[in-house]
Amino acid sequence: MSGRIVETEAYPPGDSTSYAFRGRTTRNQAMFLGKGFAHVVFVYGSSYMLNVTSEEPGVGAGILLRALEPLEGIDVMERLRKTDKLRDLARGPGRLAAAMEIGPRLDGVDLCSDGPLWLGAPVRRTGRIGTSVRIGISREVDRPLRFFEMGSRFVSGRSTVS
DNA sequence: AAGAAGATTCGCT
DNA sequence: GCGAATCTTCTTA
Repeated sequence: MSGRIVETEAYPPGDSTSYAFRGRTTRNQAMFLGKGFAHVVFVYGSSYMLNVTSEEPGVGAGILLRALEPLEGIDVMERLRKTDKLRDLARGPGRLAAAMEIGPRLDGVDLCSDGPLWLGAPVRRTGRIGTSVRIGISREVDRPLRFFEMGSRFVSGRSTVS
């Protein structure tokens, strides 16, 4: 399975909404591995989400992948997500993880080398990138740390700049 | 020890 | 649009 990343959110060092904010725990330890690793976290008792770590080893930070434009393995994603609506397969962080069968076994995987999950090169030119506040948080609400491909129908939430 | 909130999703109105 | 489901973590008693 593969997809284009069309929406992300940053959770930088020192951000009080980051799972890494209060220091290393079993749940967030992968966020401290260094750049380019997977951090898989279980939220709301029902969903997994995928972060890409983004700082030096020992510093907890990550980029949340919020939405994909499905490219390959769409039939597999449809089975995993129990829907055949292309637009809904990976629109939202929990859906993205479910569509790609991303679970706790992938926590800590190096996304920049061979393995079960990795980051590849762009398959086509990226569109204009919009910026907005992050979705679903109640603190640090004014930080413009959400980024999305403008005009993409695979983006979750509002596709407007704020 | 108990309660509330949370980087969500789904089903119903 | 709204509330429930569901569980881990943090806060308060």
